[in-house]
Amino acid sequence: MDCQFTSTAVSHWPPSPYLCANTELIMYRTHTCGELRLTDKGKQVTLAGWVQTVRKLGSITFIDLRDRYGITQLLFGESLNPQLDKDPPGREFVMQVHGTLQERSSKNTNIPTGEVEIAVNSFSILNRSAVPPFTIQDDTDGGEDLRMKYRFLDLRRNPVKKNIELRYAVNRAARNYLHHQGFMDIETPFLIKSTPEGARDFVVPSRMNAGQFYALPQSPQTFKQLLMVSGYDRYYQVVKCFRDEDLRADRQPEFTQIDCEMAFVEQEDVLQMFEGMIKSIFREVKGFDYTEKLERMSWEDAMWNYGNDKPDIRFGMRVCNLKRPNSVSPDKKDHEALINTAGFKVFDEAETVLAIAVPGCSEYSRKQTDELTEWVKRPQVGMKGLVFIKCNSDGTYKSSVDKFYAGDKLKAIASAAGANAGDLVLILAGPEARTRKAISDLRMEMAERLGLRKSDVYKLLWVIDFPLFEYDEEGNRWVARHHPFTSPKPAQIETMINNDPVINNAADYLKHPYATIKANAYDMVLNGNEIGGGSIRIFQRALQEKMFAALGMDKEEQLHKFGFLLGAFEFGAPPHGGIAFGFDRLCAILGGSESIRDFIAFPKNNSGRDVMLDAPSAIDEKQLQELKIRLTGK
RNA sequence: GGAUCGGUAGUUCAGCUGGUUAGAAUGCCGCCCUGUCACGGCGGAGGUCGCGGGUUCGAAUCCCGUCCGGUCCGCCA
Repeated sequence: MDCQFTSTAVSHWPPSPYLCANTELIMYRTHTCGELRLTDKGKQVTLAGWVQTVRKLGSITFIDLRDRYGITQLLFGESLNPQLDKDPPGREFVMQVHGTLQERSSKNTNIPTGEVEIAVNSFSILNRSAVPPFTIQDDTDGGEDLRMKYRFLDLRRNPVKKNIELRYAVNRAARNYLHHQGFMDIETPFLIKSTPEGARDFVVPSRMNAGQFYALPQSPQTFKQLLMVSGYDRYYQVVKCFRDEDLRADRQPEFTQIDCEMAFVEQEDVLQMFEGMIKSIFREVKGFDYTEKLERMSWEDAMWNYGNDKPDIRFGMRVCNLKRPNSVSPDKKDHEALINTAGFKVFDEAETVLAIAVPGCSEYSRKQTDELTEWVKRPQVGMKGLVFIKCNSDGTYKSSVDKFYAGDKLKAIASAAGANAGDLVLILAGPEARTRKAISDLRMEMAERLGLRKSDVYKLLWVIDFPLFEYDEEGNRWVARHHPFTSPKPAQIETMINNDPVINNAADYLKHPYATIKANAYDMVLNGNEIGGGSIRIFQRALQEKMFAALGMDKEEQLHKFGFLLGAFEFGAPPHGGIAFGFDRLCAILGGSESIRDFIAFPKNNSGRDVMLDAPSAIDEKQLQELKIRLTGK
């Protein structure tokens, strides 16, 4: 029989394995533990799986047999007791049973197979199991650490299995879409050259080239660009990438990207193509049509209105600038006049003053506002304090700075922040970058408390027009905001070519022409998370050299690090651009979770360790000698 | 590099203002049970309170150090 594989309908997947295989190969089972129903009544069947629970009731025994597909109840009658007593099956034993499918006399409506059971004729224990260190149940008693150590057992649990299945569904949806758009999956090497530009490289010593090291790719960036030069004008890869940086709940040292590149495209082509892909993924994986066109927002607007380059637009609470945060949008003024010359030192002396209006919270008690103040004073947020204005429903205003601002002034500030009666205006003041991050964090925190961040509501967004350069205060130099292969907006190429990158006066870096250059770069944002980012690339040698020079690389260094790319650009490089999606993170969000670890079969822990393998580990002296490596200790 | 929370039975946790025989639930073992499905009943075993040092007549409890884990800041082009 042919494989009953339906590529799009998630609900019909997975098919029964016996449908896919040559029936002569079926030795162990005729059916899975998830498929038998009342309509199969009377069939002689053979099942194989793991013992979920044993319920012994005197002379009869029930066993729930579990496999990947579900659970089927087994009924052992009195005649089998001698065998059961001799070698009693325990949790997670692997069993094979032969028997007759029959209707249960008391049914269980909670599971799909709850109307039937197997009246067992004979059985054998295929393998025993030690007592598992935690229960293999949906709500397990095992802690995170233990589950990671025994990840192969954790993966037997339903919630984890669902995540791994969802991951495969997303993978399949992306591949289907890209395949049908003519993209080719082409593998690129893992052992490459270290070019420490952004993140730290993972490094691999070479035995045959003693003293030399490969690096693992942080992304296949330059390879996919070379493939464009080679004429493979639509490339993709679901590919592991490696970054040796500190981890978070949503960051792993090795992670997976859906990496894509196209030739002969402009930004608009890329946005359209991958808007199509994400919608296709939503359709196939979540089963609903995301019909609306993706909203687009400039980086400047995102920073100005949300304090963040990946705003969650499922809710409002836009940031109101009560003073000018000059590095984002030097010319915007907004509501600068409202707080000036009031004699309130904190505002007068602050570089930036930002406000949000939290809907419906004007009734907050002293205890609650104090608690919020403590929240923003935590070291992670790092603000000195919090100013609030309560917009009472009777039209009056009550504020922590009543002393400095009269009622009409408070009213003006509140209305500038977009507050209505019944809202609570929260105001932070301080150094620009920190204050902007803090108001953004506070906005998310308040949304969380008000239940505005629903995991089953999805809002996609393109953030575009990123700055090409960022100023690095420590090094007093320009660094690439995206990466050094990103092209400037065509209209600004002249600005870049005609100006010297040198920054004479660090304090005035904003006045440097480079500060105004915008990139042909774009991020896709889902519910406040960056799920993908890309750009139109530089494809002319001269501009790429200028870019490298702007980042402080002299000719020699350019050739040493990226000579292969500069050389390739001399042989007919086509215009090209692309995007890479954070696959693990996308899966986590679609699965309604914060942590990407739940969606990786064998993840690393917070310190980059695999607690199951106990890796990384020391290596033999012999291995070190072969590699000509001597450890120096601490 | 920094902040913070945690580490007690196989597991999840309570106990922590110093003095108990260190508890509960669950799991495990034994006996009973013919319709369970988180089965139920009775009984039992199970602990170097992460590790090291200190304070004290006395430390799971207080202090210092250290290791391990979670979360966050820095970092992540």
